[in-house]
Amino acid sequence: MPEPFDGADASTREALLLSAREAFAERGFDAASVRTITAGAGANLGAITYHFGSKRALYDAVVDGAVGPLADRLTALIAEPRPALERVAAVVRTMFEYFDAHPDTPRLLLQELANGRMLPDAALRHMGRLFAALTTLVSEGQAEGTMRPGEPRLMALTIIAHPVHANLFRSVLRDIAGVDLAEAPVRARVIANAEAFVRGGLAVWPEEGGA
Amino acid sequence: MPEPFDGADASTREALLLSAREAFAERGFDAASVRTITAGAGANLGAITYHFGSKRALYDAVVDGAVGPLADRLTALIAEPRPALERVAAVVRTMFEYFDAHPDTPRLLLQELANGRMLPDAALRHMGRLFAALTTLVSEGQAEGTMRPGEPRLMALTIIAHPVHANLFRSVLRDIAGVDLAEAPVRARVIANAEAFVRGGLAVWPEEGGA
DNA sequence: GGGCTATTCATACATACGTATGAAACAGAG
DNA sequence: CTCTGTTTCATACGTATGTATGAATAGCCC
Repeated sequence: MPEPFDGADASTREALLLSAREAFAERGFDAASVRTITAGAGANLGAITYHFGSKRALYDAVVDGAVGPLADRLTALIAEPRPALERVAAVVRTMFEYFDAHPDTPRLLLQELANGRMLPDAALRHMGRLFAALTTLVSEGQAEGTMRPGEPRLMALTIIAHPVHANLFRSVLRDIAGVDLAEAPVRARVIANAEAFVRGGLAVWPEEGGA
Repeated sequence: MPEPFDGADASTREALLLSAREAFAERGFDAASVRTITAGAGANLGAITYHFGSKRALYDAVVDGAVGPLADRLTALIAEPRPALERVAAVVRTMFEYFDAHPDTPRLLLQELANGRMLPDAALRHMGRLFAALTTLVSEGQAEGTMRPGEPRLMALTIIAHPVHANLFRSVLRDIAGVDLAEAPVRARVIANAEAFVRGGLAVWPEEGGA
């Protein structure tokens, strides 16, 4: 159960968002009860209804607040004037770093997917623009002659698959493979490996020449 | 809601497993109610308690039945005497094919992960032996001189990340990227891209020579 | 065909849930 | 100080859930 937040500096609304994010990521939408969330926020049982209208609306706000900043950072990074493969590696690294700072994000994202429900509209829009940026990035890399030919949409997908997967399977990795992403040196090696993997998977092979 | 199965040829126990697998994958553990599952199996409300003891035990059996066969097929494939990179590509292809035949498997797998709960022991064991086989496969590839250096455990992880990710984000891919894995030609191109990606990400680069 | 075990069935129970309601407390303006 | 709009609070309601219970039924060996 989340620790009650101090009601003095944080408004009830913010405290609810914080507590809800923790609870949803920890236990899923269904299992995270309104009572747990409000208690964790040090707020009254009715606070969610008052401030957000419903539990679902609160969830949408939480997911939006988790995915939006990540998509912002990544799209900004992709827009930088650097070689495409460097930007790809930076995307991978940034995703790992973001997930490390906010370990609840991948779980938050995947819960509704795993449950077969639709993601909140806002989250879908964030993912849509991120995906579009990645696709453009791949096209630019192909135009540069540094990325192998192939459908940019499909290749864009490969860029984010590994970071998401690794962070999602965090606990399984630790228990089964003995790879603990919480340890900084381990995480550094995982990130380095992921970068090398994605570069290798997308780059033009030397023997295949420029185009 | 699942369609009731014929109670004649299928035992109640099997019908429960089938209906539960569908319901759990469709709606998640919490949202799939005992009443929905038993109705879908054409069985009585008490059937789950009688045959499995509890809803959770039924879930464990379902997950075990979903992950076990996949791990079996993959480990058998990995044991074949072929070049490592070919076996890696075969693993990727087989995972896509399995997920195509059983689209509920990745969701089933990831639900509890996403919820931060522990996977059933049986599922963890299956994943453990699959992971061990993949790690060995990478080591063999490195010994062959066909795979780049790096930690086999981390590289093994990259092999399965993309298939799992692609199949998990199936609906998002369709809605956002216009990539529908249900269409056979699209799926073929996705698989080909995934194979190329994983090969490129794991292989030794020509300029880097043999060792 | 009688008796036994395995299974199915209808129903009851306690509990946890999300939301609604209306009163209370509060803050700020005039 | 009083009024007004906002926010908090305790509580109630209806519903859905997983499981327990004990009677009814079916299959089967001897």
